[in-house]
Amino acid sequence: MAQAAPDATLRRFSGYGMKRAFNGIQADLSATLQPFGLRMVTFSALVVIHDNPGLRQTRLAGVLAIERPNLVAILEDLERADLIARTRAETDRRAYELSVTAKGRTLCQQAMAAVVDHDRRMTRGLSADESATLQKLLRRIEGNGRTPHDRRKISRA
Amino acid sequence: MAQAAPDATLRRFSGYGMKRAFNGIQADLSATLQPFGLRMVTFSALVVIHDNPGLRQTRLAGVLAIERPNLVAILEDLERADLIARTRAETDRRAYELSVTAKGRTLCQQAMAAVVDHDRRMTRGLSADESATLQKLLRRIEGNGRTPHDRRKISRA
DNA sequence: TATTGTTATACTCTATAACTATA
DNA sequence: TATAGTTATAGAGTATAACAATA
Repeated sequence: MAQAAPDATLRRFSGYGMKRAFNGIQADLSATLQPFGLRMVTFSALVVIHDNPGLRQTRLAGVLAIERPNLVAILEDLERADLIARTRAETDRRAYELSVTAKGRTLCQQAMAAVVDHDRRMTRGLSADESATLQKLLRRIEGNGRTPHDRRKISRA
Repeated sequence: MAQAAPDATLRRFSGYGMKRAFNGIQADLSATLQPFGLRMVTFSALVVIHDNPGLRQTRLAGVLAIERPNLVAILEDLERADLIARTRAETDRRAYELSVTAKGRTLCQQAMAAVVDHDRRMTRGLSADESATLQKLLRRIEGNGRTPHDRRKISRA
């Protein structure tokens, strides 16, 4: 009989397995995106802007579940690399409408291909059905979680 | 027909769904552990030491997949709270053997109960079979990932 | 020489408060 | 007053190089 793994107790928790799995993904994804000058979060922003031209910053922050202040540096990154453009909204001069430049579109497509490849590596050994099941289960868990500002009380045992 | 979600493209990637789900778990788990004066990583360390008395620091770092230098502050946290003890190994005076104090054992059990509760909240809507499937799939993905120091090259598209 | 634990350090990610300019 | 974007800042988390003590 095999000796129990040293972290067997933690392995019973869904969060632990998820963190361990995500760490591996993150390392591979970061390495995948580096040749494109992108980080995980700049890639995500670029893709969402690509798919939703005219998007405003506050909305983008909401979609990606990041705080507005943190988005500023991200968009500066993308703008400095000439991948996106910010144009003042005509109807509301406080807001910017985000769009992808020609250069951004090209890079987005190339990076997408590399990330599709990355995702195939990460899900190696999983059937298409299993991958779909995984996504479905993760989505349900996401709905059960809380957002950082969520101050619901938790009773101490 | 419903409009596609703004992040529909990203939702196809397993890493994105995993990050979103884990964010929700992390926020809830941090709130769960706060009353015990524990963070995710100090809780993990406490549990592993509890289950593996006599463990050395280098080994613990390996088990939890964290860097040795980062473990130092974590163990100082636990030691200052009188939850663990470090005793010089008799056979190797460079090394410490880690163990849980009586106070640590009690807190570990209380925190465990709270985390079991937390995990039930997070997996609400999942059957026991589905939870097990999730763990199994995450474990396979973990094996496909890379470790941070892993410098394997990735071809650019 | 190699290993255990440590120090110092730096970089990323992320959360909050408060500001500005418009509305 | 409220909202869009911004600035400043602070706290985690985490990675690397280099050191002292011991093997």
